Amino acid sequence: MPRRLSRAFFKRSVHEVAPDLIGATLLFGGVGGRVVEVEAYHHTDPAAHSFRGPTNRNAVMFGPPGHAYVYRSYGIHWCLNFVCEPKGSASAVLIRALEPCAGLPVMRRRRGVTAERLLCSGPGRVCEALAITCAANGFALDEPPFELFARTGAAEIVRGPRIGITKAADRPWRYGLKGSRFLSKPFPSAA
DNA sequence: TGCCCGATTAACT
DNA sequence: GTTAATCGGGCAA
Repeated sequence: MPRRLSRAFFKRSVHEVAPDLIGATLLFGGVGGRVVEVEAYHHTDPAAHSFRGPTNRNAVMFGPPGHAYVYRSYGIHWCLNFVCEPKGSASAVLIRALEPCAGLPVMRRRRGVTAERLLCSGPGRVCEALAITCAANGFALDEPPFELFARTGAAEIVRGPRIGITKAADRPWRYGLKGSRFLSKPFPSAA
């Protein structure tokens, strides 16, 4: 039986939490899968929403770790983040892709596609498949409807530049499960 | 108040 | 490869 992730799991640097999340299991209302891709956002990072200080939107990032920060992207999609580090450091990990494990029929209906590969490979897709919206903003990650389980066994982790941003785009703070078919984009081949 | 832009996706050519 | 969809934050006026 996998170990449940406690709130304390997130009370560390995003650069420790992010790779540790790869292979963990994320469920929302019983629907979800294994985390195969994340990105770290540190408050000193120009690409982070918290970089310019607290606002209505990013208020959760400035709160305690172990909570969900959900924001609207491009006016259309929702993106899910996990708040990390001691309270007030305003750093978070973006969940970019899952390997679907639980509730596949529900996810197919919500996404309007049947291909397993396309259900959760992308931050907007993850939220649509799991029905995560701003209503989940600020939810604790160790309480329903969230359920998080630690990775069992070892995982081969790859690292690379982040995707879809223009500021500090070269920081290699994207983490993925090596060889997974469910990544939103392939990582640059290991040199 | 108004304008520009973004941690995206899918449907085009 | 290109582009539309669509909303809230940040910045200028």
